[in-house]
Amino acid sequence: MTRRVRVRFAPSPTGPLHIGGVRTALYNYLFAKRYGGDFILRIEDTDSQRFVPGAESYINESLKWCGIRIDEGVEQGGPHAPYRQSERSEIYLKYALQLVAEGKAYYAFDTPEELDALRNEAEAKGDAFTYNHAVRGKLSNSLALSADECKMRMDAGERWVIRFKIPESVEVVMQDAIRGEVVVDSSTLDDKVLYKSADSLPTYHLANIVDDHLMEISHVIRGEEWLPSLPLHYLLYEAFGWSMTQPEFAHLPLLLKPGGGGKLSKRDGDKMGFPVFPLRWVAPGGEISRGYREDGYFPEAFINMLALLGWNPGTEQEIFTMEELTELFSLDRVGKSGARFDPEKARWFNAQYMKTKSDEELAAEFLPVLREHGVTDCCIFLATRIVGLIKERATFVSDFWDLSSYMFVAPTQYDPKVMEKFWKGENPGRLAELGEALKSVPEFSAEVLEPFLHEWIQGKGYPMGQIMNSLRLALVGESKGPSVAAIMDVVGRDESLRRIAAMPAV
RNA sequence: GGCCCAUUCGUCUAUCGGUUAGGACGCCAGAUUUUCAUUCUGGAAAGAGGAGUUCGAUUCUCCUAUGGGCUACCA
Repeated sequence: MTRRVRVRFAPSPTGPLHIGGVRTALYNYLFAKRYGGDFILRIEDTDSQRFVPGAESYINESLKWCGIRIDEGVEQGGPHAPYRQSERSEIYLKYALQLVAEGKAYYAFDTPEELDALRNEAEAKGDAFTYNHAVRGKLSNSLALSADECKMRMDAGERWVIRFKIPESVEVVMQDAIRGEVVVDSSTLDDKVLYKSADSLPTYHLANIVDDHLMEISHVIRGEEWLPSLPLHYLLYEAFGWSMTQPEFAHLPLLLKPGGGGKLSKRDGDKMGFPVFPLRWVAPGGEISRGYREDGYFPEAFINMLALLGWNPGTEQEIFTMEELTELFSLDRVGKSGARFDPEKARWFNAQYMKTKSDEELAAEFLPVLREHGVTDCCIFLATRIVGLIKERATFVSDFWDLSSYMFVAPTQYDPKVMEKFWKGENPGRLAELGEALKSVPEFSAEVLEPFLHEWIQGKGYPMGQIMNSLRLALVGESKGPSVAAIMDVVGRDESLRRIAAMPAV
């Protein structure tokens, strides 16, 4: 049986997406496109307590920036709309009720306080409280209470939940596309809450299974943190009689903190020294977290880096376009173990993409940076020229200013180490002599200056390194940058001579 | 504590019983260059430990250790 590939990315809008979430979305997208299927964005906002304003639009904007196109979702609509679970609330109750009617689920009236007390009590004895086959007959639920009593409580407006009645001692045998067969004894599971009357909303588990079924999801690709609830989900599909059409599952290895010590989390913010979010995020409280976009990462580089964190094509190629990724991606080449995030490698990817960008495109991004530094008279052509000279030294567009400020403003100080090395002996006198000679160069272009400098220095019999470095020192103030001929070309004859003349006396 | 998952250079990884265990990032050295960077060449660097299975294990099985996840009326 082959069916249309339909995957979903189903985040909850409890904050910004972090890079682990983006990677999950990416793998879902790549998988869908690889097999000509659909990528669906479903918003799982069944926790009314944790809803964060702005999170949903953040998710949309992030995916858009990454180049992940949504086929069906809240904004795009689709045959299974609505795609926001809070707008589907009336759907879920009847499924929960169906399980109750079939004896596969039951009402429970235990209050959060009562449950907390039971947990504390168990913890004091060194073990954990589990709402399961061993204790459900002794608690406040429709299994232990009479039908009349239950009805009375409900009529009185008492709050209730519907819990799934986990079958006892069943071997749940599951298939995971990445890990193979996983077997769990159902007796170790607890009777999870499926629906809560307090807000008339389902919990994740019910909503997830019902929606995946209704939306004809073929493959569930999600983080490994969901693996422990896979047996519950298998049992739920079985209880509904949907086992034959249940999706295939793939649990992705987690993204770990660079230094170890657990999975990357939203709370890490940018405390780790690198962004954990794709886009800048301003929390409702005003706290700001950095984003890859604002830090100057190209979305292609960001995506490329994430794609290789947990997956590889088995070749030695490392740079991929989104198109190449959609042609090559497969779940059986996804690794099994967690991947520590490496900020250094992320930078390397960006530098790689920097080289592939056209000077014009980069110059357009450079102009606003120049204006911030008070350079308002730089035209796009000059900016393009300068970018071409410096981009191989840059990782981010934001590096451009530091790499080229001397093109716009004369050095105000000189690197002491370079001064010590070159601004001594005959050099100052010879540089002044060179300044004189430069006045009569017919054309002040890199093409003319390059051979002129060599011939003049050689003709005088001066040491090349000494003179060239002294000249660079006068022009730049330190020992960096492209060829001095190119710098003089950009700066111009008058300014070049001025900088030579401005050198301090020894 | 219980349940589950994982374990190859510092990091990301290749290897699908027989390899001098390969690549990339980072690091070090050299070459190129008037400087820095780029680029190129070279180098250091790995199968957690212990039992099995096998003619032969990084690869299969088990145990231990370590790392991680889950254990909510959160997702």
